Amino acid sequence: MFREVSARVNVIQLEEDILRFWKEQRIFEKSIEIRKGGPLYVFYEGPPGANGSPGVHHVLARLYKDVVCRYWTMKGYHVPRKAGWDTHGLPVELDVENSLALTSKAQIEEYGVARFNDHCRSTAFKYIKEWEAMTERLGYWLDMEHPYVTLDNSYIESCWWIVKQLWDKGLVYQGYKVTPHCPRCGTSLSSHEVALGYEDTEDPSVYVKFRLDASSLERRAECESSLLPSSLLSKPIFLLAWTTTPWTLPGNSALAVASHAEYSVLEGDQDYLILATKLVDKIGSEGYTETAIVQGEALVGLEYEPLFNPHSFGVQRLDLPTLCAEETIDSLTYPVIGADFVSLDEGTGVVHIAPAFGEVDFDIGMSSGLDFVQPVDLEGRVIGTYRFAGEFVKDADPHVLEDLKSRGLVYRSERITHTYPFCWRCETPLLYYAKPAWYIRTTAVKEKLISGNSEIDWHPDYIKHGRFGDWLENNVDWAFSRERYWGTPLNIWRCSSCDNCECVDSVQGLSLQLNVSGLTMPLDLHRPYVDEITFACRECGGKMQRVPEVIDCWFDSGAMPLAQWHYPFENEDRFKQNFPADFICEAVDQTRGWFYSLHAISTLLFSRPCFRNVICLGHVVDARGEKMSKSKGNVIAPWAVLSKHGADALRWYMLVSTAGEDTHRFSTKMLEETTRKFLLTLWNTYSFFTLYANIDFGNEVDKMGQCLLNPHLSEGDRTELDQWIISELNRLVGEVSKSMDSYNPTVATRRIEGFVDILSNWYVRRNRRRFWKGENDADKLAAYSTLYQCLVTLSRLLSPFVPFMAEELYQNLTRSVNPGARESVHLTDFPVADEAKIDDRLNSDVGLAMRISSLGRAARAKVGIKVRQPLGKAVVMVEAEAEKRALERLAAEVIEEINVKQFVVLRAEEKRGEFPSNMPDYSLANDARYWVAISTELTPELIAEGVSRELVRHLQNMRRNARFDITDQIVTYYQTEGPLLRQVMDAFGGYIKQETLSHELIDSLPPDGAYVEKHRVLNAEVSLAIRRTNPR
RNA sequence: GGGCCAUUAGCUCAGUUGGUUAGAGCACGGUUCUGAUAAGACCGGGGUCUGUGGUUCGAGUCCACAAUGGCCCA
Repeated sequence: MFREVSARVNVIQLEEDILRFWKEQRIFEKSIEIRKGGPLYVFYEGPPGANGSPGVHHVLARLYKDVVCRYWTMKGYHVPRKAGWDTHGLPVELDVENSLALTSKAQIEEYGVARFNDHCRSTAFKYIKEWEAMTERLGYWLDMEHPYVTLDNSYIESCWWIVKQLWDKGLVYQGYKVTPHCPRCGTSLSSHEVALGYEDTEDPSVYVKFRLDASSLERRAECESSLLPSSLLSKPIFLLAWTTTPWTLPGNSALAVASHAEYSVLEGDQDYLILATKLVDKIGSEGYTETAIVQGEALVGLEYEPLFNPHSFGVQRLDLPTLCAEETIDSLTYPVIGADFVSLDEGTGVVHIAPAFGEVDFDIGMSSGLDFVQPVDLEGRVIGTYRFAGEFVKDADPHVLEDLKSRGLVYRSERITHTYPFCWRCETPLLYYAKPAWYIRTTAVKEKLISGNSEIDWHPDYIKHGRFGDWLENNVDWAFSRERYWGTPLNIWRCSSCDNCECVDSVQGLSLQLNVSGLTMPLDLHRPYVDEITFACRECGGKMQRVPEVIDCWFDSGAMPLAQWHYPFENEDRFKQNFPADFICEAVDQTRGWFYSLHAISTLLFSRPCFRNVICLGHVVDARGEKMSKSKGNVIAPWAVLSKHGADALRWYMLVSTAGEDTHRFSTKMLEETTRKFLLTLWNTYSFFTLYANIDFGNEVDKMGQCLLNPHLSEGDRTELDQWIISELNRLVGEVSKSMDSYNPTVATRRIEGFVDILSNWYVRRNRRRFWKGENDADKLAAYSTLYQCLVTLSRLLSPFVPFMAEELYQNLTRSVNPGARESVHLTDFPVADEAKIDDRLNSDVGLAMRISSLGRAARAKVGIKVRQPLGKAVVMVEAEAEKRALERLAAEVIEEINVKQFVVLRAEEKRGEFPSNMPDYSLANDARYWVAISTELTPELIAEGVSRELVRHLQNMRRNARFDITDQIVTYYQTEGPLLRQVMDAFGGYIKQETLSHELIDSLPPDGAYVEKHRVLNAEVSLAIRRTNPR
């Protein structure tokens, strides 16, 4: 006997019981062990940081990872799932800074790096219990007992080894990186921090004149005379550039123009001005007249005189990209270059370039070999011997302007309001500042990065050539050092005497150095302990000290394919077996994060991509489409949802409602709706089945198993609808497999939802009678075995998506009758479609019967005749002969659905004269293809039959109201004044008795204790009473 | 400022290679069916498929531009 299934399900209790079962029986571990002989399917867990509480937006990626891994496991693959935790980086440091009320690097160092990092170490796991609990309750199967942790010495050592490999290949170098820098805090800010601090502010808006060098014009005139009119040589010519940061002008070393734009040459009394034609009107040109128009191209290659020759003010001029000091030149000139970023919407179309003060400027400085001039120190003060030297840059602005005005180099000067980033901690304006940083030369393998990407299957596919492909096309070297404390220390030691640098690949590598000191046990490879390790320089014998930086935490996570195994120091074969990954999955913001760091490290080391398939998920936002954030207070804690609605409801809702890559709107209301629509419908179908199966098979477990597992059915015992639902089932299995093979759980779950709908609302509804009829014949057995097969197949099909519900179905429907079955549904194989059972024609035929039934009901509704009331005839008009034949075969179904006695199908060309399109006794309904006409004529016989059905309905409701059991036998009493009703009782007594399980219909007063209701039928009062006759 | 994605009913979403009258669910109003169902069926109101051009015999679908929103990067 099946365990009784209540129509009202307590999902929370059910899921908790199942969690306990999985844990006690170690089902997850078994699901991996039993697949050990199978092909390996490699999954990499992108490590979350556990320094914050998990939100419902963290559930999505965990869910998708789980679904895919469970699916491939059931397909026979061996899918180990090692957990991982990301423990380093700025988020942890900021958390600790806040809790210790530290606001600058100076304060951290004063507090002590050792104590600071101790706090970081514990903060990194602040919410790990919550993460683990959420993971388990969600049903995300992951080996959390053996996670990789980025702060472990072994993990760090693997990172060191990787850096050393790159170092040996000449791919690590020290260069300059332009970063947003807070001059007060003395530190760079991450882009995330910068985003916190944008504010409107008022700044100077200055149009500055740069004098073109006459000799470069002459040279140009000689070889390409036509480009600039030679008459211009009579007066000085100025290029007009715009800036809001005059203090950057001493760092200027180029002007950029748009090659394809037109530039106007304006003539004034004293001079000529050149600026973009499009912007002349906007800026104003009083006192000047246009004398010529030239292409930007013609300006490229000209040279101009700097506003401030750095050599005159004691400032160095460095060459890019080598950063070597250039010789002192008194008659210095800088070039005009072409650049595609020059805006023609604001400014002058001539852009002032200062490589020391802007990322774009620096990049173009590197690629064009410009000069690098840095006239400002890290505290934001102007250096050198300028008139404004020693001032803070913002304070220097007016003095720079005065200086230029006195030399007649300012065309116009005003003030504007615009947004500018400020330090979110101290509100000091940020300076974009080129600072030394360590780089990995990823550009050296750019082509490999791109060709490797072509081997990766992206889901959705447009990321491949879009967001990720573009990112690779625009690859720049990876600045992977951070001037911070809590991270993998950069394993480069530098000689304090001769600047010789050495990269050390391991702890052993350190111990083998000369005169090592500071390598003390217990070993902690973090700062500040690692900073104390020194050794002798092999070049000069000087003292080798570690450089102060730590490594970008994205490097940590990108190193996980190796570092999770402590490769190459241990586990060589495990690493090799588990590389590359078959599957990874994270949200879309990881394209430039983890997806890139994995791909880059793998390409740099092994010249091959790191993963074959990647799902790139959209973000989870609230019900109104707004991003979840602590400040808005709209973050939904997963725990609240899990403990109220259960994991399956949350899982199904997230999978089915929105395609993975789209933005997921999270609404509890929609979650509840999805639950009602799908999980409860499925549950009730399951409950229906067990209810009747228990009635029919009682305690005969053997017989039940026999009947359901190996039904003795001969050809023809299965009805057309049985064959249809089996055909739909197999089609479903095929579609779900196909969707999952292409990493699309949303399509898979939507298909399943569609199947459960037709299973419940067409198959079961149309076949109910076969389950509750008296005799146990082959027809009944066919119905049972068909529905059983659907439910049992569904349990396996559903198990990657809703593992709890699937387990419940499996345990009760399969395990109970088949003790030899596997212990859990998650140890079974994924169903395989039986193609031979798929009958596309039958599927569409039944679909047609459904459609015609709908139209029939619509035709009845038009004239207000209840479906309960039988009618004489329905005439249907279809277009194709095949449709006609299909409907004739399925006529019995349609006849019952629309309750008519006679059913005629015509093809369009047969309709003449026969189709009752305008007859008053018919009601019509149609859609684009089909017409249905229903006879509305009511004969006394039809009316009487309708009344009998109404009486049955009343009696059934009474049985329910009286809380009788489905199988209870009764006696029915009735009293009525209407002779018609008495006739109905006589004529349809047999039918009424059969439907209501009545032994007798007695025309008399009911005995005491009978359940009584009065109803009006056919305008007559009828008193009905029922009494149970079987003992309880 | 650049890139990617989205925009279809009040809300959440489908809509295959361009082809009859653009579909579901929720919500609302009405009717109905039912001894599995918190469900189902039928009718109704509710759509200039974001806008403007273009390609085509024909565009929700293809192309261009624009607007709005989201994300990533400046």
